[in-house]
Amino acid sequence: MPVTLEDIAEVSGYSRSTVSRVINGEPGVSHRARQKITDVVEQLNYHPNQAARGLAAGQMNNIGLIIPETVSFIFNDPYFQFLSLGVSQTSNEQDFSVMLWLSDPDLERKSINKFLNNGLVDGFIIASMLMGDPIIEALKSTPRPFVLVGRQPALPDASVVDCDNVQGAYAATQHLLKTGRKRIATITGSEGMQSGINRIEGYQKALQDWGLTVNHALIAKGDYTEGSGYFGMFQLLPEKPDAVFIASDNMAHGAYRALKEVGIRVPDDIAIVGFDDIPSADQMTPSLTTMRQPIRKMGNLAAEILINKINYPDTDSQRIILNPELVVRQSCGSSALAGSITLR
Amino acid sequence: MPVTLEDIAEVSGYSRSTVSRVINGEPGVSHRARQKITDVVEQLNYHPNQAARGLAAGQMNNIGLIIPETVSFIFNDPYFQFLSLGVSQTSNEQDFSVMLWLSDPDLERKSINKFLNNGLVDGFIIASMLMGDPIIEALKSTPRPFVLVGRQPALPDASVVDCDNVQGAYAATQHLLKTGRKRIATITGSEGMQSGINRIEGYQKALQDWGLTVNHALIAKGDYTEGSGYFGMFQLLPEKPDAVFIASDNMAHGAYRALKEVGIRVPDDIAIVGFDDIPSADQMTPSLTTMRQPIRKMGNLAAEILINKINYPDTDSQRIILNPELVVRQSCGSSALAGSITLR
DNA sequence: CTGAAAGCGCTTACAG
DNA sequence: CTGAAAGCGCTTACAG
Repeated sequence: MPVTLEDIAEVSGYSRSTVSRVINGEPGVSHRARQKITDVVEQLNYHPNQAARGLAAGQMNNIGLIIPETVSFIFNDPYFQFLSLGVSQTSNEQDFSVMLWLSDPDLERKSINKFLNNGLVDGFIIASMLMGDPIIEALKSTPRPFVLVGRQPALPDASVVDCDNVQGAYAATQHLLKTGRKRIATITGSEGMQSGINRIEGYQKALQDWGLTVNHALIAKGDYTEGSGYFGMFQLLPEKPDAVFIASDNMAHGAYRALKEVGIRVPDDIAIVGFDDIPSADQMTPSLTTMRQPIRKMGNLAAEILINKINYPDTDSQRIILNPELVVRQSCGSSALAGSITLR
Repeated sequence: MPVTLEDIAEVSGYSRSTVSRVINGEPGVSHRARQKITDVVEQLNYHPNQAARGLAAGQMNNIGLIIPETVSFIFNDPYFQFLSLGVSQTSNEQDFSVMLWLSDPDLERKSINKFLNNGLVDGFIIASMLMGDPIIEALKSTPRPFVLVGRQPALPDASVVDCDNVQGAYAATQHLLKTGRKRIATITGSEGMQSGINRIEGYQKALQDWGLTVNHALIAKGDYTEGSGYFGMFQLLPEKPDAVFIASDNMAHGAYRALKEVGIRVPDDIAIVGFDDIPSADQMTPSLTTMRQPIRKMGNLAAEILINKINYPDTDSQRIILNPELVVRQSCGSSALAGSITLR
């Protein structure tokens, strides 16, 4: 019972072909016809049926946003949200809709293939996944274009939007070195994720370039969760570090919690730099110095690249690597703002 | 070039009708035919085209998840994420996909109508919105079913999944009363949202039932943001409350921040109860006593009700109101766990 | 500039 | 139990 193209044709007195042209803003229609049809469309509140349109045109104007389970659980930070916002925003601007696929542990295998092949979606954006995620295999056999957010060694030729995690970790560590810290520890991100590995790499590189050797006792393994930041800090404490580069703000929360319990002061006794710049970073006490990762912008770019690839299939795959930005606050002890804040 | 029904028909030697029946698990097909067709489907890795299916059947098996802009920005808490997870989970179980619509300030009006009427989506779930949101008007004229997460006075007959905010605020406040607190203040949620209003109501009701009169100097207006919790607490301090019911955990973070700055101890000097039970509530120092709102479950239920309504349009609209649950931790001073934790 | 017709990949009575 | 045929609401050559 919704209004169809045919209804518009009938009421306006033009053929379906002409109506279709007007709807799609194609040239080669008389002003008179365009006017009349536009009026009728307005008047009858007509909205084209996207399923029919997609079937006929062979393109649905839908983007699939794939969020692997692991990611959505680990990042209880606004990662997911900001990414969705970015993807959604750009997609809407270009008249695309977005379909969401959050992986379910059990159905994963079956369900992802269905999502990739049900013809509803013209291309995909995949939020950073674990290395070895079964989704990778499914992706390898899709004929449809996709863009990864966060690079994936198993898919070296894919289009990617990422931030330069090596450079970011390098800059964070170097900032600590420049402010005079000597024993710089780190709590790492998940070893199962590319970003985790890259952030360790940047940390080590910065130390080496500064002429220091990497001390493995100063490296605590984390997995991006708050809890791993908490335990990681306790693991490091006996080594008496005077600074810690923590591979995510979320873990920094945990580390703060540990430091409070033992009464160690930030930044006086120990300087902290995080990674991500989640909203709460600014409200921690002391406020957290961190590397800002432009997640929303990464979502925008991923959508842009993907839609371009959908519209022009011959486009080469693209890799866009953004630089994270150092946001200096109080926790590193180098800010003008930095008073001497004691944690308890 | 993807495999079609016709391909399966040809290879298997049966007609499209029979193949269609097998695909859809309909009865009245010989075992022999079913077997053969299933094999071919498997072998050719066939996935039905959902657009074609939807067009023919008049149902797309898609759910639209609408997240108003305001909500996605205010709740930088995992609200959005957990809700999506719940909706997504239940939808997938029932063979539905979910389309995401995050409102964009500019395009809102135009874009929402398109989303509601493009024929891609059989029904909608709307995450709690502001009162007076333009989406409400659009919703009033949809022929398609929808379910609200969070009730909406302007849509009194709609299906709703909500938690009982009045009861929750009541229980939170009463808990403080029972533990002996006398001057109980509150920092309210957004006045523009039903939940905000209901939580004030529950707070007031609890005081009255306890024989106390409501003192407006003990009510600070918040809007669910961390910052409003921070300023709200400063506003309350001169009134010397011995307890505060804070209408969201996010605001409780802000309130903690304020209390640290002035050196007031929780729970010794002041008891705090929050609302939501976001993941970080457990990791605050002291850990936050709060009312747990089962957001993910609300997402599950919303999807369940909606899909049922899509499949059986004659179903009456349903209202499911869940009870939030008191989670006692340290900040209220009544837990066995509660040591005497001093904030600084 | 406009229209008649075929076709996108399915489902669904209808006949047998 | 199986198949031929119409139809879902569009787009897109093709002809004029």
